[in-house]
Amino acid sequence: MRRSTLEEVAALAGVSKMTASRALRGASDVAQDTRERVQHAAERLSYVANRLALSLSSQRTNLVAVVVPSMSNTVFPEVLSGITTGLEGSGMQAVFGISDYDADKERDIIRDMLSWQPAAIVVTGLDQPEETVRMLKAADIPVIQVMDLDGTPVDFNVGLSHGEAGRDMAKALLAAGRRKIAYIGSALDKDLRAGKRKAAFEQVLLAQGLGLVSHRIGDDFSSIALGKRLTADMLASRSDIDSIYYSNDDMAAGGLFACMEAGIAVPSQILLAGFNGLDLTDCLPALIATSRSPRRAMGEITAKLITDVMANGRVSGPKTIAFKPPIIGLEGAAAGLAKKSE
Amino acid sequence: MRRSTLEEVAALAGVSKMTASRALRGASDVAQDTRERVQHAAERLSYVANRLALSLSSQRTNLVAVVVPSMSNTVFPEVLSGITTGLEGSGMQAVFGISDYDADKERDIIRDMLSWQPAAIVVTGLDQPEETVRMLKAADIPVIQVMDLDGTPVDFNVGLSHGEAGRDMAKALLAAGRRKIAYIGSALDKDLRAGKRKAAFEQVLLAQGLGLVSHRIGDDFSSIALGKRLTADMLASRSDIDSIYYSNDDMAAGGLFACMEAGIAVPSQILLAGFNGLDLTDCLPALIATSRSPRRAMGEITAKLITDVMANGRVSGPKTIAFKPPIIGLEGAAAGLAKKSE
DNA sequence: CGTGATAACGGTACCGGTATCGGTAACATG
DNA sequence: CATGTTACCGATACCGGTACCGTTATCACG
Repeated sequence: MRRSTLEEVAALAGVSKMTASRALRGASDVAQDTRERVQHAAERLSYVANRLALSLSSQRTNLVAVVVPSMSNTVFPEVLSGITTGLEGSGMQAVFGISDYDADKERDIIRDMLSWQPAAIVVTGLDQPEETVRMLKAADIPVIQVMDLDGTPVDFNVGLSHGEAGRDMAKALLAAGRRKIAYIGSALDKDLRAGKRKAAFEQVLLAQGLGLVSHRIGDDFSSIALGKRLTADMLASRSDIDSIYYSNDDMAAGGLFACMEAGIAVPSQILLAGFNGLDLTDCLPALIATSRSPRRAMGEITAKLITDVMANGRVSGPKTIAFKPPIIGLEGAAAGLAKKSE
Repeated sequence: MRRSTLEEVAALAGVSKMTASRALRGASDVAQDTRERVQHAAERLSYVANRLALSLSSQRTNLVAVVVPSMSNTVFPEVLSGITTGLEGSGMQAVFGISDYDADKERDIIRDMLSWQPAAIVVTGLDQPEETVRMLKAADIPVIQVMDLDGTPVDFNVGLSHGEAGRDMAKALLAAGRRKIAYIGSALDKDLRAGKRKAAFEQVLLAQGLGLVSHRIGDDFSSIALGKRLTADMLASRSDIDSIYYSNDDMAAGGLFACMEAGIAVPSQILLAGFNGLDLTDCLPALIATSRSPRRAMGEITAKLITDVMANGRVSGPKTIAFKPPIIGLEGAAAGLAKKSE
């Protein structure tokens, strides 16, 4: 039982390959009963067209390549989910690759993806090394860089400014009266966007003559467990901290659990701030500040951009779509803050 | 600036297509300096081979198709992550599709995936309708059904018995002295595996002459927020419950947060039980019982199975690989339970 | 009845690679 | 010097579809 080909379908229906092809694609120039004969034959052989041949011949594919750094955080799966739903009904199919926050791996995956001649490619962030950028440009297809905004896009760009997010959060914490501010993060050399948030965050503090009073960087990728561990460690070493900025919400949630175990009141005693605005954050037993990033929306907008370009050849709107994540979870911590964080 | 072809590379290197092909693939029968000339030419044109042509010609692909129901839960991304890392270095590339727990969508995605002539296909669960199974069989490639074990596999099967997991948890709760047991779940008609756990769970209770004292099924997919909401609702309606079994850990975590808000002690007053053994569960401020499912391991084993079959043509071991998730988080709740849950 | 239009279908040339076989040059061998 | 061997390389035929153009039959019309 081998895969059947169009030729076999055609033979069974008593027509030529070409007629069978036309019949199955629902093209015109085929008599009604011929079409039915062909369709019937295809069904009997449970014929599935060979997309390799199809795409090679027609010089186009329905593939959208998407490269993300990780799957262990809910953030990227959500973006992917947004892309797939946004692509639905367009006949396009998203295929994903994981780079593990590794630039070399990313280059290899992108090369591999491009070899499938996708109709468009989506990559995370704007910080690809020159070689990767060259490949992307040489591919001669729409390139959409997502999540980040701080940098020079190759082509399209959908994201938010992590620098701005870091600055906003710093201002928000200051506005909430916090001065003894600490930072807890993970593998910043890998997660460049978290690094951008931190750098901008610190910069605002410095402008106020302040610095981070304490500082922990994990050696592992971000997780709730890591956030909890590093926070417990920090709390054990000093007691004057009044707020902690985390690389993201997972870490911050872990921080909250550490505070609860240590009997520290959140947010009154220590204010915790993260990034993303996860479902989890909303449900926690204490208020945590966070910047709510529109993950699904970014995915869906990206998909819409792609279907637009495919349909019209050109895109109508701008090539860069910027989101501004609102800061939430500071309601009780400081009155009058809403205006500023808006 | 169009995509360059092998022919152009060959022309630039002053050799034939065939020689260029051999040189780039690192095959023998190519002189050292010729190889270098070709490689140099390929670099200058930033040549990327066309996998469509490659695969069509060689009649094989490096694609492993993977279809999962969702990305909004961390579970499936973890499995995917496991598959990709397991495939690393094998030259295989995983491509993912999301079915949204919809059998028709799943069929369409599988059909689409198969049209790319993948080397193997991984699908979630064993409950595909007949038509889908026919397609899978007709594809004539290794089919691996993952996550579940309760049913008849098409070919390979890597997973765990959700019936057993449900039964084990029921026994564990009973052994912990709980009798007023409730259930909270979400969209069971879609998530068949959660349904299996619940059915088996209830069956054990019934065998003891017990039934669920309360019962909530959400109309949305599982999430922390949904678990919290349904639990709060349940707690408001009755006060005699001593344990709640949730469809999974997300829901259970939400349940814990609801209990904390209601001032209910967990696990002493109400014991909460979930399924999966997420990172999150380990960090929560109270002990939650759960069955730790080996998501990454299942993914990696699946990948290993595939690379094995590809390498040897035949697989050495059995066609079904069963995992048994241990129950954790009951340490304090009942002494002497460890033996039973082992 | 010749002509042209139209509908339905088939033939052929690709798409960009690889498999396969064969050819040529250089060198060793008897 | 004829012959065999070895190392390289090229020509050709695919892989399974689609694009494009050509062909045939049928029918309306002047």
